[in-house]
Amino acid sequence: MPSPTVSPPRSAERPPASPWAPASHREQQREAKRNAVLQAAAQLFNERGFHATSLDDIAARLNVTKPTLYYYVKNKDEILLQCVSKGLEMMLEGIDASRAAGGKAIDQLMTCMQVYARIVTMDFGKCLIRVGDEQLPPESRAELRRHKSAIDREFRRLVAEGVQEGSLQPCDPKMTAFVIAGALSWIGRWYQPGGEYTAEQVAEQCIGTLCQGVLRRTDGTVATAAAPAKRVRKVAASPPAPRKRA
Amino acid sequence: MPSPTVSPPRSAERPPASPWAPASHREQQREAKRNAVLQAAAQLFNERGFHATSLDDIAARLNVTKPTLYYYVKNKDEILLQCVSKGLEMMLEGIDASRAAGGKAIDQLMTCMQVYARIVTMDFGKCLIRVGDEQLPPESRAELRRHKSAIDREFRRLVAEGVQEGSLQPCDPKMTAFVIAGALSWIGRWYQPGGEYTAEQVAEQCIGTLCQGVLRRTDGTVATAAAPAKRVRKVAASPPAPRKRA
DNA sequence: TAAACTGTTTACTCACGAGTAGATTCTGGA
DNA sequence: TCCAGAATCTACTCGTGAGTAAACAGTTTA
Repeated sequence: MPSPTVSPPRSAERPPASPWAPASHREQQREAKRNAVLQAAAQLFNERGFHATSLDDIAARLNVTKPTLYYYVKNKDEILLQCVSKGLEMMLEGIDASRAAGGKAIDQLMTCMQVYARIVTMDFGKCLIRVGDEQLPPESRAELRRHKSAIDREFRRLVAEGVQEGSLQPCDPKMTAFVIAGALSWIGRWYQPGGEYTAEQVAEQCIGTLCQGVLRRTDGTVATAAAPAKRVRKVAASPPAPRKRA
Repeated sequence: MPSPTVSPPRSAERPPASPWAPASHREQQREAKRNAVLQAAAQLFNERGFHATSLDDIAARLNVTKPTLYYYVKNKDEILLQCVSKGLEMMLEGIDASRAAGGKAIDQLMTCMQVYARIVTMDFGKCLIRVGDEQLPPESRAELRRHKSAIDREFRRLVAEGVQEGSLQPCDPKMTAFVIAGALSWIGRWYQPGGEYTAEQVAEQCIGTLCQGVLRRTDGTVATAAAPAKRVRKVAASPPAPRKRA
């Protein structure tokens, strides 16, 4: 990769549009507006479903008209794909971060669960789990599925390792991963910000229940590894910084 | 209400169409066909989503043409409503049965979980949890939500009682009910008959994980009340017999 | 065998929503 | 102050899918 040269003279014959040149105000604006389109779309998709949301609906929410949307996105399918991708992006980032942080499998698993629970309460995360991938055209759908199953694989791997290292109950990692994903995804179905609990509290309680199980134990023992509520380095909160990956 | 008279002569002037008269062959046929319509619709809704499924699709799967469907149902919304209602019907029936069976709260809860897990693997059950209620017209939606929250309430009640009687971990029943419903509903999202496990095995494993939790316990103790796998009287398997309820 | 009803089809209507062409307004530089 | 490009709008096209009218075929009853 060529090292960034000194910032090029602003008034070059052809503005070089180099990626290293500071993004112009225009470009920033454009990007911000594009994001607003996606955000509004994600919200509406979550409220009404993909097919039940028209581009006019989205445009109306942004106080513009339909053709304006086409200035920022290619078509409706692309909007959905982008929304879902943003959700995935956050997930993958959080998972990568938790892996990078290292530690025992169980610790990484806890972090992943926190990340997962947090993201499904956000617009793009909700979109990811609410809007079925069957809505997408075949190619995008295949890509989406690949990414989703990457997440699933990571959960299974962590569960399997957790069992190995003795911190998790012996189990079928596949099933356990599904139980975890199910319980946490469900949050995105009922959680409304401004309710009885904050998103963090919900995450903590759900994860706690998943870890401890619902049955009362005869003795006073609680459980092995670091309690569920163990605060983890806040990771992948919201704005998905560009990440490279195959 | 007039008491049922002796079964009326088959060749009365006006065939009385009394509900006590044995259903004619025609009526049976008609009912069977209507059910086939709903079943096919449910399957397609689950595969493609409600809006992405056209009435022509449904008709094609049944080897008839669209107008034929209108001979059996009022419109597309009604189809969805009926599918979802059938799913709800099964749920409510199962729950009623488990309550009627009596016993400790934890036993009833186990039964309910089994019923729930079983039903979400079936066409109408899947429909209930996959197809968002936001697709329905306001009135039906409200009714649907009422019924759904009745199920939720029952789960919360059982959890609360279970805590009372000491068989469940102290917890917020609302949250725990959500975790249970989430993990079990999720089954309906990934389970495909003919896979590695049967629906029963899946249910058993998931319920087991929910009960015991994923964390390994330091001592050998397992848990209090009757193990998760405890076979319960098979209840509300499939065909929802007509049930009366407000 | 005719009348009456049941079930199914062909051949439409009509609304709605995705997507586009081309005109128009706004804005940042020279 | 003017211009070029950016951004947005008005006014369309066109396909699809819900729902319907009316004809036709099949079956039962008199």
